[in-house]
Amino acid sequence: MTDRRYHHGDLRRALLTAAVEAIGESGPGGLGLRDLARRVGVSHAAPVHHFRDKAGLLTALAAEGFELLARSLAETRDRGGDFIDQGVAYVEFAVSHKAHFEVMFRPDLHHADDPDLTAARERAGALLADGVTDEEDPRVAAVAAWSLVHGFATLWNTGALSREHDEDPAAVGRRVAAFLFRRS
Amino acid sequence: MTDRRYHHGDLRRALLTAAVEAIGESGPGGLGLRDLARRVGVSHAAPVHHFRDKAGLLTALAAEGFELLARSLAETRDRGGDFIDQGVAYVEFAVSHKAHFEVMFRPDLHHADDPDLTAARERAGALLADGVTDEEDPRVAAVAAWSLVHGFATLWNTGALSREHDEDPAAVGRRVAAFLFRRS
DNA sequence: GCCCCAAACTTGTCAACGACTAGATACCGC
DNA sequence: GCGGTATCTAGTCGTTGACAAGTTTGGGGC
Repeated sequence: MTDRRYHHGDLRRALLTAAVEAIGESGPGGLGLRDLARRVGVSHAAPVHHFRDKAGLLTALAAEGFELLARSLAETRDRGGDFIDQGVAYVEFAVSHKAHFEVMFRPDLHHADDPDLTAARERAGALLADGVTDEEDPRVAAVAAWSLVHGFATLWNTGALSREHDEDPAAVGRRVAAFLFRRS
Repeated sequence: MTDRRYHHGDLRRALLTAAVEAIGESGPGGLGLRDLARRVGVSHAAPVHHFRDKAGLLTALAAEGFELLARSLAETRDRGGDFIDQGVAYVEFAVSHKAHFEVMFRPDLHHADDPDLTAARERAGALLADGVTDEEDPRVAAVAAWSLVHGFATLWNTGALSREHDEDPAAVGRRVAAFLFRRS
């Protein structure tokens, strides 16, 4: 705390990580720019200079989230993973990056038309669609697959079904994802 | 507007419907107790008397939402609908009651352990689980089915996939739900 | 028919927030 | 080592949620 210099060094980065922490504690609604500034140890108006406003901060956070998701999906693909693995990667991302994931799909919280954000979102979306290879109806299959993993991740994160299944979310997610493409 | 008496008559009901309207305009984050009071034409502290605080109001709204959902699911069941119809009913509810649906699955916005809320939630949950009849693995099937329709509804409402499919959400939802229980 | 009490609502206030403005400070290219 | 600019601070405004205390109203007991 003694190294309180005028120039922080990388305030933008510090604010983003502090935001992740704060959201993890009290949700994106409880997030405050002033509280954030206090955590990092700067004045209450410092965040405004890096992100135009509160929504700007969350926009950056959402973009970073899609970035991370895309990276994770690309990794699984390069590792030779099939659709199920992609779905598990999606769920694992959502669970281990709750704050990012929550903000990513909340258009009312961020500037949804931000160029950086839309670019990152489309990148992740393309990877996601590529992961699904269904011969019959590829379009419906892609939407179904995305809906399934997204729904599972959301329900898990909100605590809607954790009471019955308090095992490893990735393991349960795998069984659920496999259910979609079973053959009987 | 001339009938501005001291006792409103049914302020609680009026506040809830006003809240639905306000959330529909600017999301649950943009909702304000004072703004709500202004819409209904009462003092800024009147809402506090009916719902303890902002979260209390949203708790009541969420409970009402689960109530409505349960009613809709029960109706489809009594009409002899199968799982697909139940899924469509779920999606239709989510789309036509955006405000309710949004608050229902946001534990950070309401008092999640409220007795009225949990009762309504469990009622809806039971109906939902009953709708799925799978001989192989009923538990996984139930979670998969719920995840699928919930994910689809969420993604649709947030505008994540409406660009490709701007048809009737119920119709698309039906195709997606049918995909889960196809036999090839 | 009246009185009184509890429920419903109002007015006033406080700390905290987001956004804005103007000013102070320090890094960096020249 | 100088100037310009990005970075950050300090101060302020309107608005919010929550709380406290007072006022009005309807209705049940007599």
